[in-house]
Amino acid sequence: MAARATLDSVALLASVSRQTVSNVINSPGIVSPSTAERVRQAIAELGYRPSRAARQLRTRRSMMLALRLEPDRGGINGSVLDRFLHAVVDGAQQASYRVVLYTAADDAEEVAAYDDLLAASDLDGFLLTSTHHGDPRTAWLAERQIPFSTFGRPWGAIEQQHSWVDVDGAAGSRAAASHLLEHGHRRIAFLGWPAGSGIGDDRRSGWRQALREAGLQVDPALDVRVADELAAGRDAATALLDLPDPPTALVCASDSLALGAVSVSRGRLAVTGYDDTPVARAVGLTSVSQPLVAAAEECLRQVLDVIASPHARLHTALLQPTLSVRSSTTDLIAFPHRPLTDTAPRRRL
Amino acid sequence: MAARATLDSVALLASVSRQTVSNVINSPGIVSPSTAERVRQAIAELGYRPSRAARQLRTRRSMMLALRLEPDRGGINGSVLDRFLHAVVDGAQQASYRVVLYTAADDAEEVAAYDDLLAASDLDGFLLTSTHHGDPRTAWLAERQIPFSTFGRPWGAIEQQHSWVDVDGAAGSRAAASHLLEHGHRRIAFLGWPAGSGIGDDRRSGWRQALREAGLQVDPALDVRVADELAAGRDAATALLDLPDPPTALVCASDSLALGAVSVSRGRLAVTGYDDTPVARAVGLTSVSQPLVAAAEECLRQVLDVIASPHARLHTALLQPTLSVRSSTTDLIAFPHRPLTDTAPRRRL
DNA sequence: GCAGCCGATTGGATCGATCAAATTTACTGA
DNA sequence: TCAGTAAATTTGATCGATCCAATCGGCTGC
Repeated sequence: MAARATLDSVALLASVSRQTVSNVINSPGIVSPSTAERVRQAIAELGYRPSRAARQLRTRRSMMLALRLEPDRGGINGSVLDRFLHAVVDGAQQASYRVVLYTAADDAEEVAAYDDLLAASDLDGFLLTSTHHGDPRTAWLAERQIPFSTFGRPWGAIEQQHSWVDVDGAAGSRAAASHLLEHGHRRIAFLGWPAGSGIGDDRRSGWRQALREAGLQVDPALDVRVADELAAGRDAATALLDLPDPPTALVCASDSLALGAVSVSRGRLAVTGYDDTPVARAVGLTSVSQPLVAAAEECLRQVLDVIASPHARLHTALLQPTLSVRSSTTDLIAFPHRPLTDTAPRRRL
Repeated sequence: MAARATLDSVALLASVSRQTVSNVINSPGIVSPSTAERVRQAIAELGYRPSRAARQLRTRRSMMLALRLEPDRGGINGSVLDRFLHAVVDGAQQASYRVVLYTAADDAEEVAAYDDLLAASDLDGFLLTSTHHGDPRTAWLAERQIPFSTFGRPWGAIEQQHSWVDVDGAAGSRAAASHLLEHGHRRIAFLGWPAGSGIGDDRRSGWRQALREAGLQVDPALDVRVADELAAGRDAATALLDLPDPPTALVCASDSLALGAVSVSRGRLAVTGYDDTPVARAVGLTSVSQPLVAAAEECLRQVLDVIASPHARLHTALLQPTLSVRSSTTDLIAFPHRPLTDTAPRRRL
């Protein structure tokens, strides 16, 4: 195998100096067209690629971003961050950045990991996911002026000053509820997580909002809070159906819960899920779909922005989800309350 | 913020030379205990961490491994590689290696990506997943003597010379079939993918083997091949149940297929899945569980071995899966063929 | 007393790029 | 013609570590 090509070897072949070759690569404007062309040929001929290590040593830019790999929670929602990750890696690649992964069991360990990741003067920026109330990570990074952006808004009382992207969770469940309202449902329940989780509360509020806008009362008995597990969804749905005045539709805060509910509803409940996971697609569950690729691209753009100009104005973005309508809400058997005029209970529009 | 500590600044504080500090870190044996201690204190005091870039420039070791992020196939099996990835990152971290991700749409693009990843003289090794017949990647890497190891055996006719780890797929479906035999089933079908996929054929062979060992004929009508989708599983199971002499149990090559089958079986089929995905756990599907953490650790160990001693003997490992028994095979309603003596069709042992 | 040796420590060169400043070239205008 | 200037190109220093060869100090043995 031939020895690695370096700036010097290219320079020799093109009969120019090291620096000129460097300029062709980094500041093409200041090199005369004819020499530039000659240098480019030499580069091609030798298959030259600048050494990242050497470049990093001088410029103090590693062209690497760090992203934490979430611990596997054993849920079926894992694919959400998976798709996000995929889009981030894809985008980073195009910007000739690389994505380095790390794991950490909890926030404290994660902050310790930063130390490790940064101490080597490595890593130009961080992408954080799953922000939550009182997240210590953002404060730590912001304090040290380390470029980062989060997928998830700052949920804390004091709005941390940093760039973030998030998906409008309230809009998602409002869309789900509206969809159900359009289909004639009037008693619509919400199945979510215990209060305190920013995301969960946000999603619940959208359901409330949709009902209010439709001029309906919010029945507290139809606002259920359980752990995010399929079994919990199954039990909760059973309990709802056993009510004296049961709901005909159910908006869920996750696909796990929704699947649990579907498995016991036997057509007595129109169910919507959240996150549009592969399973939802496979079993025909209507679900709120987050624009993950767009979120990843925006998040990436933000970190790169901060890296490029650390003191520029911070950006934030709240993206709108869409509803993937499937049979779990369109193939209903009956509408006890306020039936529609057309006999077939299909989607109206 | 104080300026970054370097070898020189530590040396100054400890009143020794650069090289001695370096020796304390890299060859502790040759430094006298007293100076070593003094140097260690200085390192701690300044919070010194060697610069990866500088070290890499000199040693030509990046301490980074590359792993391809599989394109999202929209299946529910994504979590398998997810768990593998997690374990790899975890292990690499402990060996002070880092994992860099990249994406590629197909093999050709992936080989092109190698060029990109390696040209920068970066990346000490590769971890490949999803090897398959005629995989061009392993040949490319082996030819260039680039350290790598694969999760997935070399399926090609000519056994490529490289390290690999794999899980014994035949053993997995044999275990599933044996489990069903133990429960009294005698007509056991197999639902897998079209011939040609190494993994699929391997899993099918285990089912065959189990039946033969039990002295049973393999009925070709019970060997079904369809695409790996939930809907396909549903249709195939329906067709099986419509046979004049339907099976009472079904071994599936994936959880997707198994879930499809379960959704139409209504207790007429004992079903086993493959990969023990979160969904399988959630819905109580008996499934073959791959030792992913062990596989990841072994795979990692192998690459690191090759990096450390490139010409040492290559290692390979075939790991044994286990069966996660759940209600889909234990809560059966009836055994048309050869009923067991005890009335409750529970697991015997 | 001194050559010989070994373990501990040091100084200079180097990896491959960029930065900063100096130099050469090309062209303009008095 | 030649100083003046802008554009193009080159030279030397540098980033922070390791490699390699040289040096230092202490000890043995003749």
